[in-house]
Amino acid sequence: MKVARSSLYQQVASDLRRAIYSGDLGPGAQLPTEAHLQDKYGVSRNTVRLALGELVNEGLVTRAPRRGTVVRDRRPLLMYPQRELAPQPRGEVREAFAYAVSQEGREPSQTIEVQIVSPVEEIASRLELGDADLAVVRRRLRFVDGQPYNTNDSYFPLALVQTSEIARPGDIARGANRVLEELGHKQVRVVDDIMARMPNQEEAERLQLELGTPVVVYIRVGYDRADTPVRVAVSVLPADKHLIRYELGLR
Amino acid sequence: MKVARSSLYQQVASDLRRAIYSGDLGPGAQLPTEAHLQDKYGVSRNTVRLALGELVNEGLVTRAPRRGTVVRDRRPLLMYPQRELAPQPRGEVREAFAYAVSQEGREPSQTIEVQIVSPVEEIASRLELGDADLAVVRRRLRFVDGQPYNTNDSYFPLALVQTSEIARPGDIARGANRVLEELGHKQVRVVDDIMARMPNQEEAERLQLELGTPVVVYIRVGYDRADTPVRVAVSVLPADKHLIRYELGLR
DNA sequence: TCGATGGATTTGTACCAACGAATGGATGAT
DNA sequence: ATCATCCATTCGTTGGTACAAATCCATCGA
Repeated sequence: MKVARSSLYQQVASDLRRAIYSGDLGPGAQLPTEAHLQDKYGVSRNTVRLALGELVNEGLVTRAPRRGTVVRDRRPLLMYPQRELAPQPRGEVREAFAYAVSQEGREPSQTIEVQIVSPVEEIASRLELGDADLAVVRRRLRFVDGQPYNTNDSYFPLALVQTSEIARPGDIARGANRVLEELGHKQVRVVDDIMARMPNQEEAERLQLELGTPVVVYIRVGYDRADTPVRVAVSVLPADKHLIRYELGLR
Repeated sequence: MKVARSSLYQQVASDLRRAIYSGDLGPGAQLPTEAHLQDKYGVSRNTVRLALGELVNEGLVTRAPRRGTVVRDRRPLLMYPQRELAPQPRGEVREAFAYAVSQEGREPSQTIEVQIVSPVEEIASRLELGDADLAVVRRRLRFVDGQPYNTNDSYFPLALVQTSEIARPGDIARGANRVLEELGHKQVRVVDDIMARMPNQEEAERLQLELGTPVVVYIRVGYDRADTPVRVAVSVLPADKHLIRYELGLR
């Protein structure tokens, strides 16, 4: 059943990959131990590990000592970036993330850290800030059922928000967007940039990512009626847990 | 300058990573050879290769015999999914992709393969087709300046399009959307799903992906005025070459 | 001058060996 | 019965060696 590929380890990887994609090895299923695979294919342990390493990098399996190599189960949670700007349901005082997650019967939580920073170029240019201008950043690490889920760092021009609760530590139950609104800078237009890449070390640790999990980087710039950028939100979303959905109507 | 990490190869990887992120090693820069790194860090070649393997998997570098290990340069091309549905500029007869690419002064091209298939469940359910219903699929592999760029497989209900040129092989200069329009099934609403993952073998080959490059999978379902799904487009976009942008106005 | 050839360099694949680290499960003590 | 401890198993890391494959570059020949 083997395919004649270029190298031994790729043959082994390819064989196992097929078993996974075909469903012979479903989520949670144990792969044979390294020793077993050595025997089965008549190759060295290094070669087996090279093959398994491929699967890990493709996000198909996880390894741990003694637990062995198991097929990963990845089902994303749906995310509607549009709804974050839409009015919340009547009487709903929580912000969009908490609301969306609890809608799915799961338990949202988050940590918040508020800082005043001199933003990096990428942020500064989107906020149309000068070199000397400062920004307030609210760094959030969000959890679902206690597991790290994503990060969301929102930047606001300091000049705009320094008197508001956005610049003060702590939760804003009704959401920062509503505070901006109260400050007379309601967002009327947003630009969303979406890209994907492999996470860096810091992201991998913070989000407890398994190897082979890419992240989607999601940057939203919000503009007020005067077309001034008032918020830049950078979200880092582990790809295995997120599905982003847009619904567009045409006029 | 080393950070005390858990293992030797991670120390080496971390060291090199920092050099890349800091810009000491810019795009195109050569990393030291494996032999040189062995000496420098006093570790075995296995360890050096493990470290370099990490960087490859993170999409930071590429390796080739004799050419050495070099820092990758990745700059994405901007993509506006919304514009594919907006009317093309006056007199523009090309479809959205060709137009967008040529706007950037680059040369678009594509191959097309048309088939009638029994779609897999994922497609069938989105097209609201029964088990026996067939679909026309137009599989496109797109190139920019001769390099593979992305794939776009568009599915149409056979019953809807079998008399039109959509079901026949070959290019449709004015785009399939216009043909749908002429058939009385103009799309008035679309739902876009966006997710990311590591590519499978087939995708990696077809798109000539370097190791460590995730793909963004982009699925658009288009609905006509009767809210019947008339088109499902599945795009596979190499993450290092694509940036997706949405612009949303609020009413 | 240009092209073919061949050697040297650098990464790719594969093997072996050894010990460390983590953990599931059995064993034993309370 | 419950909990702590220990052991065997399995993956993690690191060292070593050897040869293959690809390619740059210098040399040689037409």
